[in-house]
Amino acid sequence: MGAVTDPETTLRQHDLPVTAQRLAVLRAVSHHPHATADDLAESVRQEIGTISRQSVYNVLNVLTDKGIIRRIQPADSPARYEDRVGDNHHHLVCRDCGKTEDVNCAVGEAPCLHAHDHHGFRIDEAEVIYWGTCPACQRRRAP
Amino acid sequence: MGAVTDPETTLRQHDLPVTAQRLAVLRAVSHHPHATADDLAESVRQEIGTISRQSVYNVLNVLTDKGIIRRIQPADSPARYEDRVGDNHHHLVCRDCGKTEDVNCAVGEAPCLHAHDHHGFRIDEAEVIYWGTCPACQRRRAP
DNA sequence: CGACTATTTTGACAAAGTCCAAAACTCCAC
DNA sequence: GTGGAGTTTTGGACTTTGTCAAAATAGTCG
Repeated sequence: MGAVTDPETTLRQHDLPVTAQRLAVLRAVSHHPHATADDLAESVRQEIGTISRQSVYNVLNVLTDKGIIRRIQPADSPARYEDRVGDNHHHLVCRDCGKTEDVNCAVGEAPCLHAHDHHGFRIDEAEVIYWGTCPACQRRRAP
Repeated sequence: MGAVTDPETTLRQHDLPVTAQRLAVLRAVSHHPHATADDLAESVRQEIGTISRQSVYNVLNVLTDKGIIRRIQPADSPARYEDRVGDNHHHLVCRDCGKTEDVNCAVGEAPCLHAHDHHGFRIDEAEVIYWGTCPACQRRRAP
C-alpha cells in the first residue's frame, strides 16, 4: 500500500493537508512496520530534525481513522502501527520482547468473521493474535 | 470452574493462604465475569467493607499466575477478568461501551493454534477477539 | 498460643495517551 | 505572489491503569 502510492499523493487522496510531519510519520510507518509511537517519533526526528510527541499521536490517529494505516494493540505493549491494511492478516507476538510478525490468515479469506454465537452484536472485525516466544528469546532463555 | 469448587477450597488447592480479600475477589470475579479491576474493587468493598487498590491487583495477579482466573486485555480497555479457564473460548467486544461476551471457538477444539507461517516462534496461545457493536449501542446510535 | 512467613496497606512512581490554548503553518482564491 | 480562513503543531498539565517498596498486619502450623 505505502509502496504503491507515494505518501504525498496518499494524503491528498484523503483530503489531508500535506505537512512535513505527516509525510515523515507516514514514511516511518512504511519503513518500520510494527513500530510503537515512540519508535516512530525517534525515526521521524532523524529524518526531519524535530517533532512533538503530540503531533506524532495526532498524525497516527488521523491516519488510522482514515484507514491509511492500522493500529494493533497487544496486551502489555504500547500500540504498534503498520502499513498493510485491508488484507485480513494477523499477528504473531513474542511475550518476552514484543517482537511482532505478520501471519496470513490461517483459514483463508475473512473466515474468522463468523462467530457462531454473536449475541446480537454487529461484528466488523476478527482480530487474531498468536502469542509465543520468538527465536531469539527462545535461545536467550534456554541456552 | 468457580461454580464447581468453592473459593476457599480453590485457594488451598493452590497452596495460597486464605484471606478475606482473596475470597471476596474470587467471588466477585465469579459473579461479574469480564469486570475490570476497578469494578471488582467496588464489588469487593460492598461485600467486605474495604480493600486497597493494590490488594485487588495483587490478588488478581496471583490468581492469574496460578491459572485460577484468566485476564483479557482488549485494546482501549482496562484488563478484564473471568472465571472460565482452559476451554479455548474467545470474546466479542463492543467498540463503543466495552461490553464483553464469551463465544465458543469458531473452529472447534484448539484450532487456531496453528498459524501457517510461524517464523520460528514457539506459539502457546491463539487469542481471538471479535470487534463490533453490541445491541444496546446499535440502538443508541441509529435511532 | 506463638513464632514465622506471607499478605495487605499506604503512598510514591511510571508508562502511554489525551486535553487545551496559543502559535505556526497550509491551502486556496485573488 | 499575497492575504486570510481554517488546520496543524507545540508544549505543558493532566488522566488512567498499573507497579514498586517498606511498614503494618494477618494466616498457618507445630
